[in-house]
Amino acid sequence: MLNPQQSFVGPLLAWHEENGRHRLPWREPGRSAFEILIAEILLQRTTAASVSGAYLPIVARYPSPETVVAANPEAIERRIAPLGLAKRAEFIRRTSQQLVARHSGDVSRRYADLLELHGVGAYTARSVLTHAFDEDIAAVDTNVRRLISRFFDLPPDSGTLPHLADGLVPSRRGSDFQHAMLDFAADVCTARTPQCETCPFGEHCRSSERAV
DNA sequence: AAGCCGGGGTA
DNA sequence: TACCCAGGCTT
Repeated sequence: MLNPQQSFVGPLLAWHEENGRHRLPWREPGRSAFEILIAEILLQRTTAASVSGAYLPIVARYPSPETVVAANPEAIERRIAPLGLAKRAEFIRRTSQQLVARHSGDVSRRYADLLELHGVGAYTARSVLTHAFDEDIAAVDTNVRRLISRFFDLPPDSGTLPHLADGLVPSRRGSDFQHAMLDFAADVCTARTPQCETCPFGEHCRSSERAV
């Protein structure tokens, strides 16, 4: 009987190395914590494909919280509008104001500080910690929730999923592991018609015997 | 705990 | 047409 590191984490990282969405602009090396935070807000309930078209012009125009604070709020809103959930323009503006006022424009490494930012919840805060600060923690979104609940045959609304996901994170590879879960769930373990026939997990997935 | 936000892609 | 998308805020 394989442990989850052998049956889940290893194959998932291998799949990701070969098939991951490595070209997404917010994953490029050298992105600042603020640029990553902006990406995570734009990605809330919004597909990576949609955000990829709007991201570069936005961070080019607003590379720092200071530039957001100084900008015309309506100009920001116009750039967010094609993505839907236009209220996120205000999220970005208020969060930037908070960063300038409380942390002299720096994105804090403390989870509690991040959670206080307007528009930043558990998922977004954890994503910033993994991708910007290389913390060994997981961020459970709709994709990760679906993937983990299927693989371990747990109810999707189980409150243990975040803790379980944290325990799977390979040391110093939190960002890769997070991206691997997201990409795999988006491309293989999909919501409506998962590609179970070609799934690399095979029998290791505890939902493999069942119609998912 | 439930409601709400939203344009765009997909089956 | 219905469902889904790197959630979080408000009530």
